Amino acid sequence: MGIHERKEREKEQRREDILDAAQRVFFEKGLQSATMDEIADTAELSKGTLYLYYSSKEDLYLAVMMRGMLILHEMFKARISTEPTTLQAIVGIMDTLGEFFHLHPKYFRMMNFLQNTQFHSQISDEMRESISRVNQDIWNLAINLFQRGIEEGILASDLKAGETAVAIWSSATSLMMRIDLEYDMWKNRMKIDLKEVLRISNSLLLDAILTPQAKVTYGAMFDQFHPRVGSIV
Amino acid sequence: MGIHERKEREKEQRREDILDAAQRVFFEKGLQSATMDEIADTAELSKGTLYLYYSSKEDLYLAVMMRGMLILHEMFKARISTEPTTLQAIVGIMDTLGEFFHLHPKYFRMMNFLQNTQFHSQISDEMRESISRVNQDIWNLAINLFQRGIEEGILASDLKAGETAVAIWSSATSLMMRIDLEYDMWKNRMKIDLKEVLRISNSLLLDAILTPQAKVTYGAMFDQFHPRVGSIV
Amino acid sequence: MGIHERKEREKEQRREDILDAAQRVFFEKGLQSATMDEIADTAELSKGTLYLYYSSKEDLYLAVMMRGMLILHEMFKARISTEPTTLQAIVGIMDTLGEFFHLHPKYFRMMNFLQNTQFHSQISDEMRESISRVNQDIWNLAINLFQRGIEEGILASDLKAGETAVAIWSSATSLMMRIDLEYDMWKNRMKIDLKEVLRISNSLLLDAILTPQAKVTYGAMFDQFHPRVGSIV
Amino acid sequence: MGIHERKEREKEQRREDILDAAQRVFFEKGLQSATMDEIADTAELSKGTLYLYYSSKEDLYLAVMMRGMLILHEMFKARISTEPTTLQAIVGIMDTLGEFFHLHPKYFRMMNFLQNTQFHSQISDEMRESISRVNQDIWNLAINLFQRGIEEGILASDLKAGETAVAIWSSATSLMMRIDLEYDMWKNRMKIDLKEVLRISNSLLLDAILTPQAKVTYGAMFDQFHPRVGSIV
DNA sequence: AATGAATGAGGGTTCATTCAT
DNA sequence: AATGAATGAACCCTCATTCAT
Repeated sequence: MGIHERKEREKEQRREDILDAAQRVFFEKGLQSATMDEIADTAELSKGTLYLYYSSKEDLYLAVMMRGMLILHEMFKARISTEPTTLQAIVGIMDTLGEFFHLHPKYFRMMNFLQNTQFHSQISDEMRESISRVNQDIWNLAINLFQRGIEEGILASDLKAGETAVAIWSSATSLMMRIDLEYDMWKNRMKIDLKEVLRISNSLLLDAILTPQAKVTYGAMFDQFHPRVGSIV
Repeated sequence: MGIHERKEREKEQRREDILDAAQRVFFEKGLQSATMDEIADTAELSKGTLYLYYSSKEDLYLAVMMRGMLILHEMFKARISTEPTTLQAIVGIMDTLGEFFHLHPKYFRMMNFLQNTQFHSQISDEMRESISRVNQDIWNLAINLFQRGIEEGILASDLKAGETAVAIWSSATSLMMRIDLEYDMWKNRMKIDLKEVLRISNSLLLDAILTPQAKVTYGAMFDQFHPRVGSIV
Repeated sequence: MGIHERKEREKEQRREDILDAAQRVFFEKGLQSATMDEIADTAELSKGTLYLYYSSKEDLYLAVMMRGMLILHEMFKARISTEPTTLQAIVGIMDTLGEFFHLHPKYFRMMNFLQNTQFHSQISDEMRESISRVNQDIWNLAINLFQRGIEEGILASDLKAGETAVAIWSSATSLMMRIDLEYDMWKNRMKIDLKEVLRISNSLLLDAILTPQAKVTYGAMFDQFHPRVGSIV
Repeated sequence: MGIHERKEREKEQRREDILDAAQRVFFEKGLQSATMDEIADTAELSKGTLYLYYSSKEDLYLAVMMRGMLILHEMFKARISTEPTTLQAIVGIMDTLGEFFHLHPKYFRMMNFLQNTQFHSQISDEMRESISRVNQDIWNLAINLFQRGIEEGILASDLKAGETAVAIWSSATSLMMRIDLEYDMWKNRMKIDLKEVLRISNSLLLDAILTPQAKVTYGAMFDQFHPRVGSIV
């Protein structure tokens, strides 16, 4: 049985090795330009072996992306559990999203690139299921937090938790994508600093959803970290 | 010279014909799945001829996209010049963006898809230049309007026109993209109506940037059209 | 030695198990579309084990086919030993061939498919030898029977037993193959019923090889079963 | 217009060149082992060009096979129109089939190999249609001839033209296939000369279908060419 | 004896682009 | 100006077989 476990570990390790290689290639080339040949070369394995562990190029891509999603999930959970108050938690996960983008821009790009892509071959059901579940988990984290905010009177009572969360999330991620791809262009051509835009956007939205009471109660604290919201250095 | 001019006109006409064909194909298939063969067939021209007028598939794609940008530009100009007040103009262009998405979803998709794609071949300098110029024009329209709003005391004095415009624009377009691609998924899986999210997002941001004075002054009018902001049905 | 024998029995059993699995897969998929993976899965054994018992995919295929040959051999022997007269035996084995096709169409197909295939890898000598021997046995059965028919004055004296047997056999099997693969096509497109063609063909050939004397002597009996020759329902 | 015609001719010529190359490769390797790479090399063209003229490997294979069918069709037509009597024509096409096999064994093999193969990709409708039409034409030739024979009292009145034709055709082709693939084996192992079997088979069947009257009327002539039926040396 | 992970050599097909006419 | 035939570089995936354990 020791043998069996060791085998199991090695197999898992091999899966990880392949994923490492795929990640390197996808990070550099993107889904389309990456080739299974290059991934195999990078992994120092034969192409056939890749297909022993992942059913298709797309599956492999999603498996890499999944790593990013799990990281983000962990970061969210950690931040939420750390912040002492709901308000701080709300501001905290907005900040955490920026932090994730800052620390893992490639994962961030993969996760957002996904939107516009139609995959050719069938993605394995396990993978689809996994992605879906983690996605759900992340959203639930955010939505529940916002719900708590509403119930605690921190967020305007006429807000809906889910809708508000999506609005804020979309706004922030779309700006991060722009930062990722167009930062210099905006800086040079329009004299606009997209990172500042992100901070502004976050501030505006936060300002719009917080109750007056919340702003008063948490006044000092709010002023203190407000500038940091969405900071991505 | 009559001859020369006729030739010139015919040439321009041919460019348009090709663009019409490309548009039909790109609208239906997207950049990747569209083939030059199909575009040539649709245009009832030879593949070689396509390359006489456009230097690459990507160039052709961008030329089609440019049409969308010009339409949006016109819609913006028309709306701004129509609205009697600056405040109405500001709300108006936010509304116009939604209208554009509603009327020309395919152009909208192309314009936003662009972001995530790395083009293989070199895009011709002319095309890059054209795109850039129209893009600039559109942004200037919005930024100038916002600047006017700030100067007139309609928008908070500590706002920067460009940054604010980008924040609002990004927020709105990112939600429209989601509506375009994921509306049903959010509706079914999360019970969230993205169109409502868009309305909410617009309202929140508008609420956050308008001065109290503006809200009072334009109270009645504001209440009236406010709900329509971002309407895209 | 009890141990040795048990081991021997188990080994033989394992060979049969593998063959069962291979048969199921080959029956369903054919030689080309069948994969060793699927056979291994079906046998609930590892792929490597397959190669411990059979040297190649082709060998495995032939081993399955061999089962069909053995069945046919048994059916022939049984029929010949059952029929009271040589004439009845001759008609009997023609009928038995049709019966075999009816009862074991998959074996039949495998046996005849063989002809048109060039095998890639080397077939093991044992297999080649086995096939050859059974094949020989079957043919000897038929040829001896026909020889007896000639000697008894049932078949025309100028016939050669082997040649006649091959002629009849080929004719019948080729029509059965057509029935197997093209029955509907002939029925629909040419309004020709291949099963009737088979009956006709058998009748014609039988009519051509029997001596007038045989026809008279065995008149009543002949009339009786003649219509059944080649019947495959 | 001279230009157009020349182009047309060249295009047709290119189609033929490709077909020549494909024929050489398919003749040598068979459908499965042949590769598009090798065909392209043989044709001294790029692989892509092959697909400009033929939609798939299978289509190419069938186009080569079609050549054989057309040759056989012509040989049949020529023979039938040449023979002075219906009886001679009937014997003639049986002989012609043997001749075709002798002159074009590779085409013969391709045509018969077809039976056992299921094609993967879709065959172009044109090709399927062409094959079907020529096939039909050939069969009609034979069936009409047999029908004429029945009406003229040369063939037994209780025969059906189509059924009889198929019986004779199947019998002959199956033996030719054996000759093609197993001649030496039968010669060495069973001391049976398959070519003689073919002659015998033809004789037996002919004997069985001709009316007594036909045998008398055409006695001398019949005796003369009878031995030649099916000669394939 | 049995495993099952690893191999690696293809193989058919697509398509943007070119260029001689 | 227009053609359209030709190119050729890729690319994903399969699978019989091997071999260390």
